[in-house]
Amino acid sequence: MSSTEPAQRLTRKGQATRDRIVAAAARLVFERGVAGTSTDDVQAAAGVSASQLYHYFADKRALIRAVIAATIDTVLGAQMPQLGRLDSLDGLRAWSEAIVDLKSQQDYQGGCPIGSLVSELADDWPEARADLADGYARWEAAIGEGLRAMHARGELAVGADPDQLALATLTALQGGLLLTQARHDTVALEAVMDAMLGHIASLVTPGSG
Amino acid sequence: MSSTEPAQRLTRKGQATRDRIVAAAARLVFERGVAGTSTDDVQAAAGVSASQLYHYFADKRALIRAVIAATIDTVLGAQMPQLGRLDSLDGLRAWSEAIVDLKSQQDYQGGCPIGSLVSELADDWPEARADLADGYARWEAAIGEGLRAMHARGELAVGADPDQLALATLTALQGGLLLTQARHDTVALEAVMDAMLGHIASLVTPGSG
DNA sequence: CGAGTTCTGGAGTGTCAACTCCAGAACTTG
DNA sequence: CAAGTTCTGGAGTTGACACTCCAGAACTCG
Repeated sequence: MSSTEPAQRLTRKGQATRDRIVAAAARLVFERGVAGTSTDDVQAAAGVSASQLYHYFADKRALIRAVIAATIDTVLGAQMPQLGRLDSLDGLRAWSEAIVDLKSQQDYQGGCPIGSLVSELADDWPEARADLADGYARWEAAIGEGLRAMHARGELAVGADPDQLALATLTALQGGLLLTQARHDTVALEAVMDAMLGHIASLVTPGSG
Repeated sequence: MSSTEPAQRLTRKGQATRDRIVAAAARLVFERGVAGTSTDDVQAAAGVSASQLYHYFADKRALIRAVIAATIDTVLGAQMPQLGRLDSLDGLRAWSEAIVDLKSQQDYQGGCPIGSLVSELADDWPEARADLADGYARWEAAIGEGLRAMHARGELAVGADPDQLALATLTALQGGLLLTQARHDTVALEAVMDAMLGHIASLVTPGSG
């Protein structure tokens, strides 16, 4: 990921240890935020010593960079089943419902892992902000792919801009996840996704879908 | 605001000192987050000593509770000119544009002060989460007032639910502010507000507005 | 098998954060 | 003005946190 690491050689076992550290750190950071996660906490959760952690990462910031990359991959990966089928209203609705269900299972905690990192890090860490913005760009592109397919098939009004709709949909989703965290329910998330998908539906050409 | 303070007597000067502390803390918290703001920082910014800070607040959490209340009042207060006139499409557009302009002036930094606090505090501090959810409820109600007025005047389709639209609009705005912080531009914010206001416009009964 | 590299345990260091204590100054009120 | 309360300065305490050091174990590769 175009980072600053000197890319040292890693033994198979070393790679496993490093992965274990990142996975443990990512889980803790999602639960408590970056500032709320100490390197001691990560060591305990990953079952490693301080020297191990600092063998693989120059400092806490380097670890958090790795956590950011892992988090983005996890978030996008978790949606893959749904994310590839966003080229119809039914597909969009199924995707939206899957996210609502997931948040209910998570007791409405945590918001979007990417969004939480943005909120904590973006202002005073430009590199982290750029990594996270890239993650959003990948997400937006995946949504845009489905909408562009609909548009190309003539199912969306010619005047509609599928890329702009994709960005708006992702943005609405982010707001919905934040309000879910604040309200401890999915009412706002459902309301905003209903509105966005309703808006898209109003752009569907009659007779298609 | 329905808090746990014993409500001691405050001298006029004492009140001024307390206000100075809260104002300084609120500014720092907006810039650096709660975890990134030390009580020493607040003391320096407010020009007070440690004993003063702890004379007015039992601990840091009590101070942050006060910061939350002040932040909500500031955010809602700052929009008052626009927030009272959301009973027309033009009013909604003016409000949206004012927020876009504000974020440009702020160099796309900071997101929504309320949203940032939600992201940092909601999961592990129930009282703070409830305070912030109340803030959102006040905001939502202000938007709903305008939309309900339009609905009552027959300018919105009878089937439209102004309260649900208000919640969706606030939620979309929150997502837009988060993406503004991530992307360092207002493209996503404008896209999602365009979509939401376009959706509302499609519910306006022909011949009105 | 043996030399060179990677990996790990454990104990330690310096800094900074939240919070405390107390005595005296400033203010309020009768 | 006097008694009582509120307010303030300054120095101190305690704990947590990021990070370091070094010696030895484990691993790789010819």
